[in-house]
Amino acid sequence: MGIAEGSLYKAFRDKRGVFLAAFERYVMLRSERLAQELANTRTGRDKVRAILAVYAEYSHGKTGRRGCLVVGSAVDLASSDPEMAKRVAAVLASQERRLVEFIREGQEDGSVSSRLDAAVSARLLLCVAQGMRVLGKTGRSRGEMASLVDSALKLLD
Amino acid sequence: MGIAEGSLYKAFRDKRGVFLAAFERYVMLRSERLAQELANTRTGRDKVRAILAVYAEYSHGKTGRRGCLVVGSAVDLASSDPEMAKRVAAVLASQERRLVEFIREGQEDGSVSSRLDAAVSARLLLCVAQGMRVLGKTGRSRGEMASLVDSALKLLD
DNA sequence: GATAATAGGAAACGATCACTTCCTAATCAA
DNA sequence: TTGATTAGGAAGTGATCGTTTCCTATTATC
Repeated sequence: MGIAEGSLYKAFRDKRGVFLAAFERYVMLRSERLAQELANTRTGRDKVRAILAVYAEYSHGKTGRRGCLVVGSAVDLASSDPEMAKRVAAVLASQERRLVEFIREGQEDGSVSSRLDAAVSARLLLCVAQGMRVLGKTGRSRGEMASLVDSALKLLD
Repeated sequence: MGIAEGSLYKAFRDKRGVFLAAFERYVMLRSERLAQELANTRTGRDKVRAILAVYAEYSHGKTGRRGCLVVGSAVDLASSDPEMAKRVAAVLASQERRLVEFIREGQEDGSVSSRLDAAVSARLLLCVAQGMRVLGKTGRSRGEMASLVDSALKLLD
C-alpha cells in the first residue's frame, strides 16, 4: 500500500478531505497538461483544437475507461453534496470561459467565423469534450476519438 | 414507501436485479418518448434535431440535475460490472447507429451534406448529447440547452 | 365465505465501512 | 546518540447495508 490508514487520518480530516484534495490535484494536473499543449498553438482555432485533442487523448483506451474525476463527481456527487456541486460547476465554468476566450481570439485572427455566438459555441464544444469522456467509458479507440476533433472544428466555420 | 422490503425480495432476486430492471425500463421509456418526437419529422436533419432537442429538454433544470441513468451507469458501473458495461455500450451503440441512419437519410433527402462521414458525425453528435447530460448536472437553463441544438446542426452542413 | 396467493413489515444476520485508539517502527534534528 | 516527530499498522467501535426469515395483513380466486 502506498499509504497506511494511520498516516492517512493524520494527514486528512476524513474521507471527504482526501477526496477534496484528490479532486483539487486532478484539476491542477489536467490544467498544467493543457497549458503545455496550448504552448504550441498560434490561432484561436488551434487552441480549441488543442483542447479537444487532449480530451480525445484522455478518452480513448484504458485511460478512457478509467474515466474523468470531474465527470464522475458531477454525476455522483452534484446531487447530494452542494460543496462538490459548486466545485464541479466552477471547473466546467472555467473551461467554458476559456473556450469563449479562444473563440473570440479566433474571430479576431480570422481562424473562426465572426458570425458565431461565442458563448453558445463554447458551451457546445464543452458538451463535445465532456461527451467524449462519457463515450470513452465504453472503450473507444484512439482513432474513433481523434477523428472527432477535426469534425467538431467545423462548428467554428 | 411505494414498495416494502418483503415484497421487493419476492419480485427481484437482489439489489442488482432491481437495478437491471430499472435500467431496462428507463431505456424503454426514453426510447418511446423519442419515437413519439420522431413521428413529427420529415427530413433526416429534422430527425437529428429531434434527438438533440429531447436531450436538451432532459438536460435542463431539475430533470437535468437528476441526471441520466445511462450516463450514471457508464460512469459508475462500467469499470466494475462487465454485464452493465455491456448494456451501457449497447445502448450508446444503438443511439449511434440511429444517428448514422438519420444522417444517411438526410444525405439522400438533401438536408445533410453528402460530403460528411456519417459514422464520425454520428459519434460526434452522440458526444454532444451525452455531454449535455453532464453539463445538465450542474444546473443549466432551458435556454442554455436549447440554443445548443441548432448550433450543433451546423455539423450537418 | 373459505382458501390460496401475495403484499407488508419487523427482527436479526453477517459483512463492510468510516473512523478512533493505541502501540511500535522508522526518520530526522540537535 | 538522544529526543522528538512522524509513518505504519493492528484492533476495536458504531453505523449502515444487503439479505434472509418469519409472521401478519391484504387481496384475489373459487
